[in-house]
Amino acid sequence: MAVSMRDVAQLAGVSQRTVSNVVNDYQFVRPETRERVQQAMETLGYVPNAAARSLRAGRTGMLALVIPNFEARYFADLAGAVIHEAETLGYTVLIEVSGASHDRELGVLAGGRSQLTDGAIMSALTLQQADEHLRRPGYPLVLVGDLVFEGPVDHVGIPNREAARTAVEHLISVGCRRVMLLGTENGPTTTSKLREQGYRETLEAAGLPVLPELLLDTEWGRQRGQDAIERFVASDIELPDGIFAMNDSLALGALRALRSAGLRVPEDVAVVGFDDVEEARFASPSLTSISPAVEEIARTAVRLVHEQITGRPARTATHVLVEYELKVRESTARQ
Amino acid sequence: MAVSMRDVAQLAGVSQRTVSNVVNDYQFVRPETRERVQQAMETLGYVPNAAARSLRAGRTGMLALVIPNFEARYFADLAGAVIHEAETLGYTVLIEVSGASHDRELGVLAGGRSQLTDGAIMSALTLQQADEHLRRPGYPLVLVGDLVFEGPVDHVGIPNREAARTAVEHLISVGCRRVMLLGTENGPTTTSKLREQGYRETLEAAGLPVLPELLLDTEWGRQRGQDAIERFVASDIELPDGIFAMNDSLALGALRALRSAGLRVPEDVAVVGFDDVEEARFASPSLTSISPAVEEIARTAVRLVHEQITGRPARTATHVLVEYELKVRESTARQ
DNA sequence: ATGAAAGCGCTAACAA
DNA sequence: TTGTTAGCGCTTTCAT
Repeated sequence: MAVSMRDVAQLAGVSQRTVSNVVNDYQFVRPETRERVQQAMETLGYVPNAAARSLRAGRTGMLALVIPNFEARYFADLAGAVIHEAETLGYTVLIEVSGASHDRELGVLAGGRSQLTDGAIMSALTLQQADEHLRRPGYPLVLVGDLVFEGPVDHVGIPNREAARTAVEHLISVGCRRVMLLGTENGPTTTSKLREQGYRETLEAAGLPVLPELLLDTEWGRQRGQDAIERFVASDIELPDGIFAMNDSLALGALRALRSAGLRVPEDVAVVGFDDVEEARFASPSLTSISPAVEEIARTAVRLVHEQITGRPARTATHVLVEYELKVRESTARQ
Repeated sequence: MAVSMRDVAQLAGVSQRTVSNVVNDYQFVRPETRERVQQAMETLGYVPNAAARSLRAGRTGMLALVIPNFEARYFADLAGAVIHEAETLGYTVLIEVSGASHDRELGVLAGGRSQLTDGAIMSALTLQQADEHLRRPGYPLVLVGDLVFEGPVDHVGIPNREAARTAVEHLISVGCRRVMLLGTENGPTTTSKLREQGYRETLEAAGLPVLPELLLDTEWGRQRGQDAIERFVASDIELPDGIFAMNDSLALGALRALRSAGLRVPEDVAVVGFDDVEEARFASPSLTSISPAVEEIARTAVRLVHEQITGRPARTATHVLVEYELKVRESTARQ
């Protein structure tokens, strides 16, 4: 068995209480006593037992972050930012990868394995309104990305519709008249729905038709994007002169397919992505993309869980939409 | 206060022991009793308290993973793989980002905040032999990547020297005679030293001179790689006909710099990277790279901590070097 | 198949 | 300023 406070107290000839005081930097401990206790801790190699402390204090100092996967660079970025922000408030982050599985997302909701966390930040993909009652009562939760519950949940997201509108307006402004939407129908998420709405609205506002053959269903992966565009090019449908991809992976895949088909970007086809992952800057041509301020999303989310953890429980739900920005790069630089 | 086992026991009219049995799927519980207890748990919304369980059991079911950062895609990949592997053994992973700071790496060694973990997997960058005595005794630790301690520590890495040799041999085999090494002197790590050794050995074995002007010092970032090559091209030193970059970020940066300088890859300069991150496959030209089998590294590391956690403490240290593979792609496809 | 009860290591209320 | 002590919620040994 590891050495406990009792052992230290015994060796130092003080009470457990005093040891606790020293460990927790309690003000009123006589320097000589403190010295003696520290000496004893050193000798014994004492390390406080966090489980016991948590049990007693009712807090663990840990936050759960639930993301669908690690492959999409966006989630790795989000994780990095959340870890960084959490640290400034003294939390450690425990990451759970849901694999976009409904069961596993439910598991978190119900308090599953992350039992050791004081709260969770969750990027849910498959949760439904109907799942809300499974939410463990009193367990601080912040949703990031899609807003899957109508009920009172803190949420931080980005204005998907507006952002999509900005992207498509940009394509039109550089002369595109036949704009493709790449990545519709990606599972049961509302994200794609919102972005599609933005796309439709913009075309309509510009007096352009929404052509069903330019709405390409694909999962949001790079290879998928590449495949979809390759198939499209091989078909005899007239090519688009602009592509709005639902995320950067799709866009980067598209870039590659277009190039290998001998099409020039942006001269023949202009491309806009979404997420502004690091690679977008370095791709060639570099990719115009919607940049969603991951740091701010992380900061806000962490702040919100922290408020729930420390604050009065009966707070009303907060919804935050963070800024976004269109980064114009080579993939749309024409005229 | 949350509902505890006692409450459930009371409502179900059984003892705490029985509730515990139900929760832990103990075999010998009468179906009707089990039913009644589950009913009570449902009604009360009972959730087991993990802190108490950990305190009692002496294990938390969590592993710490310490990585220098999240920006380098390699570490994100590693994290993903570790999380996946850990899960199969029932662990949850807590990620700590050290920022390559010596203090923070020491903190982990000493048992710092990750007190709640049963063991740690660590990709240490700044640890020194001298730090070893700070290691918390009995705390399971596996080093990944560089081997920083001489002492008895489990370690899983890749044969850096051999891999570097393979890379440079490949460059020579496609006709390179003036091979640059990009990314020497990257902090106090032994990784770069080993790869440099491999580089030198190979040149010598091929009867080629090791030219100091072809050893480029840079940090291992993309922008850094790009800048370094741009500077080199702008200088009046004769250009290399092959580049071995210490990692893919550097290589991808180099690719970009070469292209904007009007040089063709692989015709004018062939390029090999290290790590085989996803992007290497999708870059254009796609990047030849050393692929270090991250999954296997992760699997091995997790297996080793697990053995330490469950096994007899006096096991001797294990050192594992996992396989690597040279993925030949467009960036060296000449002849 | 189930009950009673002893702690795991720590914090904090109460005393002194 | 420090000592004493009651639990936090759970697992598990010993009974029954």
